[in-house]
Amino acid sequence: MWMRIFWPIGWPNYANLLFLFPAFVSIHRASISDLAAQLNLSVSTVSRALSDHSRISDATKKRVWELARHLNYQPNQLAAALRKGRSNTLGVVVPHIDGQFFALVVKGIETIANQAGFNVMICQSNEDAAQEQKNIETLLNAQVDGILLSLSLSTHDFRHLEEVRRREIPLVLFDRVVENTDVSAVVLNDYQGGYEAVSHLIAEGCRRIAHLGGPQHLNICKNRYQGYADALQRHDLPLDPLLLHFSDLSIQDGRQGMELLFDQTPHLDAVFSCNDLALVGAMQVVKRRGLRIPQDVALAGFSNELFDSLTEPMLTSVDQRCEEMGRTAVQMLLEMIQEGPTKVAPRQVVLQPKLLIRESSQRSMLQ
Amino acid sequence: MWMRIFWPIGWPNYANLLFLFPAFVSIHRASISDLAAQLNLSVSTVSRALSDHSRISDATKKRVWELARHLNYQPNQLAAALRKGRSNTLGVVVPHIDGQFFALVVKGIETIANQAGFNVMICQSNEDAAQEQKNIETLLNAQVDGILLSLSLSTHDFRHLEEVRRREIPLVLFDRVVENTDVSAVVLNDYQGGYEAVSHLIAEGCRRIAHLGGPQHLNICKNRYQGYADALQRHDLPLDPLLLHFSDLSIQDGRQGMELLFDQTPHLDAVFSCNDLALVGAMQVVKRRGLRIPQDVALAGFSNELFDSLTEPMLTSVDQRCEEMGRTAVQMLLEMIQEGPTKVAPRQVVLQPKLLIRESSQRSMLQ
DNA sequence: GACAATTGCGCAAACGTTTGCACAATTGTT
DNA sequence: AACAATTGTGCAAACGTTTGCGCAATTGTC
Repeated sequence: MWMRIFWPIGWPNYANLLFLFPAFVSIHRASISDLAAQLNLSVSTVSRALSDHSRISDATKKRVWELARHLNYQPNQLAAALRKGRSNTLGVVVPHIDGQFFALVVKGIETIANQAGFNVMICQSNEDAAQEQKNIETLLNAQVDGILLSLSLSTHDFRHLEEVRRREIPLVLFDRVVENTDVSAVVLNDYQGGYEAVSHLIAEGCRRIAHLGGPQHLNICKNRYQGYADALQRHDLPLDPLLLHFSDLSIQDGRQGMELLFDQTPHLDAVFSCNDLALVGAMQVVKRRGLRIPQDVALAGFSNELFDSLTEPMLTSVDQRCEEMGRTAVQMLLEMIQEGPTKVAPRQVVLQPKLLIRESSQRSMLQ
Repeated sequence: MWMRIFWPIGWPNYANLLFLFPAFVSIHRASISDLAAQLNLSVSTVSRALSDHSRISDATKKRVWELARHLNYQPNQLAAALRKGRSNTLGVVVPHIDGQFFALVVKGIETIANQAGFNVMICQSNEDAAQEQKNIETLLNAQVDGILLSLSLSTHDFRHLEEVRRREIPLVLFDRVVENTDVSAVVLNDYQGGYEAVSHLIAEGCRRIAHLGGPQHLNICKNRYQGYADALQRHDLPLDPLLLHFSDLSIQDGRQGMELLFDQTPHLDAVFSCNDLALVGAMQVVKRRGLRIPQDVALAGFSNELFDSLTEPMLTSVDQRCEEMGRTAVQMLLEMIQEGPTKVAPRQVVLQPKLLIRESSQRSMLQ
């Protein structure tokens, strides 16, 4: 047995006492028709008054707003969404949120989205293509107004993206993207990052620089590798296959890779890793072999993870402008949502990386 | 100008080609009434068939399912939510998601929630009470079916929780909770964790054990401190105020705290920190002073952060059963949602911590 | 063969908004 | 004074489901 109680304006507001009787009284959330009934207005007028429509008199608006405040009226977003065909919700798919990078990107996304009055639904693909596809479906079913996506390691085909396009849901990729496509995206200049990091190692006197690379179908890994290769070439150093090792870049992968590289090329004098996790693995191996960092082997990585300043020595790394990436990605998405899906020409924003030089690569200062 | 095109069963399915003409054709998502029209059934019958209602004949069900598959019918969750008064969405509020702990809890939550067919909306309070309140409002407005909450550092009053109760939205707190209340919660036995860590330090021969503590209005910090204090007492060691330092436990706080403690009590021989971030700060100061870890000063912390195994020495820490916490919290919430908000008696689940002993505290092996 | 129970389906209302259209009252224009 | 434009409001349909109730046809029971 439920009671719905009208609470005329002017009566004292006991609402905050009602939690004392949770078992007896259920507060029915005031709806527009409640307001309308109490004010002797029609639902449509109230609705328009609430949205500050120009054809409603100031007097009426005032009455409506007052009662709305008094009854603590909160619009039913679901109803509005159903009617308008827009849910005011954005969907985000990231490979994972442990680890500094995506956590910060998500923070940037949330900040801006909330400011713009949007809710955010976050999904993790756990680096799994199938899960990523499921995530996308979930978001589409939840009727999100737009989707932000960073691809999982194992994503090779992009049919789920076609589905998004078919439904005309705005989509912005970030960081790990599909290249050469007309989907909007915001990425880091990974090539530049790799190039700068390796040039720095060369400037510090390194000549045999190994590379721990990631899956080459991922734009970020490919471009970082390309930056590595070009930096070598630019400084007339050979690109030696024996100095290369590709993996999924876990810490364990880093350890294994480093062992292998040492076996192949005992006299290497630096490592540039595609991420910091693998770099830490490599660091452990270097230490275990009794070599000094950076004197014998200099190290540089990518991502500027939190732990980079906590290891010994502290690790040189390329910063990825995480929050900025999140913010610009969501801004692009909001623009697409407002302008209509087909109005905005797809564009790619490229952010500039920033090399953070720390102990693990600063040889020159020691000699 | 929109076209809605019926696509009779049996016709070839060109849907995946349509993305070629995004400008001309907009695929109207098939709705129940589309199915009904094509099958010469009523909407209600189709609806019931889709949900496998017992009063619908198998033959009809089969026809419906087939066409649904063929048209790639996806139910409109918003409409269903509106009608049923349930959105199939859960809300989560965490202080932040950078850092291992909450990221893993969230992962646990997502896994279970998705399995149960629920969407998840994640909000960050950024350790700010006002933001936390806003988050709760946002979630309530989005009509979530239940809320999972871990309090921010600066949350002192709990009126926003009363609002949740008033609306009869199931609520489960986790980790950082309001104690002595009838709200369901799942927490770690922080007391036990503190007690074990400090007992371990004592067993390793430490006698003047300092404590880096957090805000004492937070249950977790208070209990960890209590565990520390009781372990000392149990082993007949004095509780010396000069060995205590309380802060917000940032890495910077850890550094400052450690400096202060050293100034007050130069001959301390161990530190138990309420979290690992502050412990790392402390570690840096210990090293800077030229003292050996663990021989001169042993270290133990709380949270088992990723970087604990990457520092040198590796840090002893109490593991918090992150994913398990997320999973049980969301399970409790789902139960409350299914059974009805007032049916389930509030209960508190306490998880047992696990002390992970690493180099930073293993004195006995060295001597 | 009369009646009850079961099976299979449709009607229509409801959830809480938004919005095109209509209409009356007021104001402005000549 | 006649007409147009503007202002303020209401009616009703629509968004896509779910669900209580009703009704006919079928099946089962004695």
